[in-house]
Amino acid sequence: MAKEILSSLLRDAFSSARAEGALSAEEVPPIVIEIPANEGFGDYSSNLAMLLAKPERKAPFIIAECLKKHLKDSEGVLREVRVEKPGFINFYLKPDFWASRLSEVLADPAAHGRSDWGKGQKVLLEFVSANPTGPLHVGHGRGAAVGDALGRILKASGFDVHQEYYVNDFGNQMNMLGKSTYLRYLESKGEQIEFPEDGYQGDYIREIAASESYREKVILSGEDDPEAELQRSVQASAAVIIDDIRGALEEFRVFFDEWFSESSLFENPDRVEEAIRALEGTSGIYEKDGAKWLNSSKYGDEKDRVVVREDGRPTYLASDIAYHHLKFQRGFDRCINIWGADHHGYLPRVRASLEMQGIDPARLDVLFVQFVSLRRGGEPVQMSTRSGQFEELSTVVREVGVDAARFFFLMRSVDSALEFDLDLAKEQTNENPVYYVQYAHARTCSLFRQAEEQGERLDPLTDVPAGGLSLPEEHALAKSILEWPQVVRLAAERLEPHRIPFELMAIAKDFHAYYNRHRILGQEPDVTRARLCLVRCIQAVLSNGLDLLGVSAPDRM
RNA sequence: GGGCCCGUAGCUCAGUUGGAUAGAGCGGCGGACUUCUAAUCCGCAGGUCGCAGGUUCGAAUCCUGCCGGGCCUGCCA
Repeated sequence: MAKEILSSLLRDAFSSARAEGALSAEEVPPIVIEIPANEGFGDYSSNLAMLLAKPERKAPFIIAECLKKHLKDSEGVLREVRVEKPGFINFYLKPDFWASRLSEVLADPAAHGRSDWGKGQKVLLEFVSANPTGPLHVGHGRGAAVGDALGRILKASGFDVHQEYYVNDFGNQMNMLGKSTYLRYLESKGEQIEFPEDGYQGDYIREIAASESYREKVILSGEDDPEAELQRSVQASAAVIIDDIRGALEEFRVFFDEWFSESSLFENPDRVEEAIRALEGTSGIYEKDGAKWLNSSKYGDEKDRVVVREDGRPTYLASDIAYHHLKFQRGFDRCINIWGADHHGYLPRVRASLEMQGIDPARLDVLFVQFVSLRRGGEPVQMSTRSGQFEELSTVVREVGVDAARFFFLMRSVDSALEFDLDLAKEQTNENPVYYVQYAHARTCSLFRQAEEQGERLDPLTDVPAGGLSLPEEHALAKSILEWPQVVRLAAERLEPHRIPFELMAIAKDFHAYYNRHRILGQEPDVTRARLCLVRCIQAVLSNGLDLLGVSAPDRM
């Protein structure tokens, strides 16, 4: 808001200076307006003069003075403009400016931070997609939180988002799953079994095998056909696990528009076969040693990859190629995947397959989420899907709560490995940043409850009384409030959800400090009213921001 | 060997794509509850931004080379 105004004023100043011959550069460099870290350098600041120094062949300070001279405050927002040391142009805004801009926010507080920046682009957001061979662990939880929050952020930014879970219900691992369960069932019957080393070891396998419904579905009375039983075991085991995954995600407040089954790719129109044939047509696939290879090295991959094995069975990559082609065939403008960092090597080959099809590989973005390491006390906890010792997402969520778990996962850049200490999270429950932010929100609600009891008319809280906001803290808060849409926009543009919690913590901090230092209620009528307007805006940011994270915003705590 | 990510306060991490005096939370120390919720606030301590060069008005940020840590490097999925 403010930045747009100031940059357009600067642009005009440049043109005006150029028209008079005071400046000569061909074009204006991209104008950057920043909020200086130090309040002594004004409300906003620009380095335009420094950027012009080279093309103008003049000292930045001189250029800055020149721009200042040609600056016309057509909007009437400036209190003062100063040129500082190397050549910064610092803007000091009139107090009325904040009031007038906050009034715009008050017109529709729930919409503050929403935009149509995405222009309704159709985005396929695929995340979690954990193999249905065991319960979700905390690593998947991080992906789930990041994906879901990103979905909310993109929707708020005007994208048409479709959230999808890709279910890898095909291939060897499914057979191994069914076999593992079946063997555990036989074992429970007292039979001697030899459990394979690459079988699934977890207790959940025994639980499924011991369940009533497993026996009903798999072990039909009177029959004794191990082969058929094994087949049914695959289906039954996978169904139980997928239900379990879905349940854990719902408990974590993560929902999908679609659960896309990998095996469905092989049905009716065999999408995998289609995709392979299409690539063969573009000579993206060639035969060697009896197998079919993707010519991905030609497109930046380290080497070529097998797509169809010697024995004719397609590899996982074949499914993935077909799946991603289909994504674009389904009409999505853009695809975003959230993958574990251990999958980073797969991107070049998938992108290669897109490029071979004439699809711009830039339309596929992949967010690589670094690992979560779980600690209990000082001890690292082993996490392996097959060891049976992993920590399940649902266990952690029940221990620390959905809000805290989500906030924790989202607080860090996905590029950083995350250390999650369960004992610490439990001990610190009352000190957790999420409570800090939630408490700030509850406080704003409490203020309005009090205000109402004191007979303050809140219904048309739309216009900030002139002169009601004069404190520096209030200007700082107003600045943050007006900056909020930019934060959401940046989070969406750069796919960085962690910006949201950081901004919320900063605003909560400023609000708590303001609240402790100044009374809102019981002041001069215009002052109280203006402050309530400010608080309403803060409340909107906190509430909207928490909503983007999928974290609750309680009215009282 | 090659690829991706990371290295910033005691710990966990931000740092607005190159800006001005380096930031938060937790932990530590010391203060503030007859007053709108103390799940809060105020103050103090704590740093060769892994190391060394380079680029320029200016570098935690960009380039190069090292050092250290994590993860990949299947005709598994």
